[in-house]
Amino acid sequence: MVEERKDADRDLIGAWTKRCYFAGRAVMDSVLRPYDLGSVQWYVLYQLTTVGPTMQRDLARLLTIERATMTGIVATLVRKGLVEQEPDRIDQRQKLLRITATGAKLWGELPDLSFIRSAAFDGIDDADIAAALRVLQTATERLEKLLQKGTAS
Amino acid sequence: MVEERKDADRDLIGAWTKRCYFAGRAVMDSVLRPYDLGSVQWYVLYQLTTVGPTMQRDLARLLTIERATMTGIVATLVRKGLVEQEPDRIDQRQKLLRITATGAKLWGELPDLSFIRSAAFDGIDDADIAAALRVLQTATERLEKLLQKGTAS
DNA sequence: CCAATCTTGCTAGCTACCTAGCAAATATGT
DNA sequence: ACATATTTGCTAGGTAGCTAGCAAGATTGG
Repeated sequence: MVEERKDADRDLIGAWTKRCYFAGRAVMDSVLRPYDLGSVQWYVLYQLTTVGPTMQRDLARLLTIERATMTGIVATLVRKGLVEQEPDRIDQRQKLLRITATGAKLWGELPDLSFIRSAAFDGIDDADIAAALRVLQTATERLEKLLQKGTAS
Repeated sequence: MVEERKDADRDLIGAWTKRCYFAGRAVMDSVLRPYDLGSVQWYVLYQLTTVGPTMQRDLARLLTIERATMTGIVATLVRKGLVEQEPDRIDQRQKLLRITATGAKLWGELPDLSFIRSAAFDGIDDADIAAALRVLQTATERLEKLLQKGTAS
């Protein structure tokens, strides 16, 4: 019956991975809602503030999202006047993203979000956290490899 | 420096949770694409096939998604002729969902998806899986509680 | 030097998640 | 009995992800 529990764990882990991801995003979204920002929009502002102007394609790679997804997020931020998008002088295909004065001002008003990570993980056993990370990384790596093979055919 | 790694783990785990969730869904989506089905549409058919006709609101609870999200998914399946939606005789607000003959036929043609779970988790240490599940459940529970408080205010 | 091939960002169209607010049906309290 | 919840599913509008296919710019190989 211990064997059964181990199988059950493997059934459950996918569902809890999803639920945990959405719970975290929901908290983040609810904090950002008064500022009319989504969670990925927040991350773009974070990058442009703390690291500086960044190529759009590099940002897509950092966030491991598709170029087409990035296009939409950048368009929203440009529409709101928080970010500027400018073709690179050398390579005209690439767009350089830069935070605007309005964007910098908004960033200054945003609350610190680190309490979310603390709320989720503080007090949990370090070894458990490390094990969870190993499981998630291994599973992700295998799934991404599987997807490549499937797409290549 | 071990302390630093422990902090770093807590920073990374959120990102990997997201990435793992999306990798799993991407594999599922790529297998279902030839059948013109999404992953949640698959789960609805699974439920209606293996358990039988189900109330729409119960299905939303099972999948822990909002009623409004369910509305859209059911509408898609009804449009494709795979699912029937019928008001309950006793409580006219509720809709009973039932698979159609077309839906049952399609279900019979679908490949078995259990290889995805195997690919992701087979061979990983049972204790690590159990630890990962503990971490995800604990974090989710805390985040959902945090959200309730935030929303209540 | 120019043809073929990448790379980048775009549009179009899809899935799947959310909140807010509505209308209809049911349940509850006095 | 009837006014007041509550529940259910809907619409409208927004975020965040995807694929497919295009056009323009950059790179590479003969």
